[in-house]
Amino acid sequence: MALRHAVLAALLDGEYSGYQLAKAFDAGVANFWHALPQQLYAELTKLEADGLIAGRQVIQETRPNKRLFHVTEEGLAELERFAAATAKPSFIRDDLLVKVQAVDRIEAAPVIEQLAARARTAAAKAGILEQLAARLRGGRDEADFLAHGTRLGPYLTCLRGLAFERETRDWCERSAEILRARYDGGRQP
Amino acid sequence: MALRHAVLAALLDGEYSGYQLAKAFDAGVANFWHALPQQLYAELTKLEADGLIAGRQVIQETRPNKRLFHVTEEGLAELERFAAATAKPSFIRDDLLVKVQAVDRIEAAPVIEQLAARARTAAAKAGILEQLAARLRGGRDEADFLAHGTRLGPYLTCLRGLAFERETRDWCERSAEILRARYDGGRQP
DNA sequence: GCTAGCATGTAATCGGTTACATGATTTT
DNA sequence: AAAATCATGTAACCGATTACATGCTAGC
Repeated sequence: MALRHAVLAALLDGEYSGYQLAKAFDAGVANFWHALPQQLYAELTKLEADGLIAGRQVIQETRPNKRLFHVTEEGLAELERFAAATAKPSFIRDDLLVKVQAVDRIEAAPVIEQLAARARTAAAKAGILEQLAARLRGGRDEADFLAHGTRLGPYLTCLRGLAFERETRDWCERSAEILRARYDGGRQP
Repeated sequence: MALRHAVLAALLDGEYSGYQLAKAFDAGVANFWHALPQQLYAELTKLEADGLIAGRQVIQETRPNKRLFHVTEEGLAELERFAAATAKPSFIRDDLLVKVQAVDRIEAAPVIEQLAARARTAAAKAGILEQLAARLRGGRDEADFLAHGTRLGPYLTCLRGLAFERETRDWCERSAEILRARYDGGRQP
């Protein structure tokens, strides 16, 4: 069970609708997990049926009605159990890496292009995460926040995402440059 | 189709049996993809049926017989097509991050322990990848290898893996320290 | 008038994980 | 004598992706 606990963790910071959660789990701002809207709606239904979250209907005049969810005590207990169990290792699985692995046996140009594109999206995500980190710190400097701030968790996962995106950007840029120097849009000899 | 192309890319460097591939795709040394033995045996069967790889039986006296596979021209063409198609973005999905996200609402001690454990495995993987990088360079210095070496692909994915593992180690160590300073094995106030 | 955003889902499929199964040889 | 290594699979299940579906409001 995977998404389940990610949703519980996301709901710790307040009430969210499926739609709001979907936005958070989508786009680069998903620091610690990723999921599509359909998955989230399904998972919210199951979590509510299991009593781990509870929802309340919010009637809106000008917008469709929505349901806002929060974690119940049972839900918190479930998170607690999950966090105490040993985590399974995580793996890299990335199409782009497969392409780079093969790059000197196939046409290099499209791979170089994709590396450049990935570098750009990683840089953009890094920018967003920098802003998120600043917002989470809320004016304090980092040392102060780490010593006295509430909710270190989201800040730490944000730092992780930030480091990851910067790393991705740097590696993509460097790799693209190296490959350009070797193959310059052409093919392997 | 995902694993398919990872297997093709892995087979570019020579002939491998399912068993040998499984070792490469398992353990930390899977620079660019991860898969379990069962998946690999199934995928090899399909790839052979589709004519993208070909295998030859090797009869062994003291060991069970095995089949060694290599990529066919059709297989290479398929990789080519795959590499030219735009890559889908990759996402972080890590149990440990979910736990850290929730850390100040639940018992911190087990999370800190798991961060420390993850730091250790990441450090170990980094060590293995450093050795792999040195082996791929084969005595030359990096600039020389990047300019004149064959098979840049595996080296670049290795560098990526190395940077990722170091990053993971550093983040885990730092986060564990920060959390220890705050909660020191105890619970959130 | 058209596009983007709010809000929520169902159904089919695919890819990955878990569990189970076998059997010989080499190393501890 | 026990454990690890070589070598190859089958079957059931679960989680994630893709495709499809609906309908109203705000802004360009």
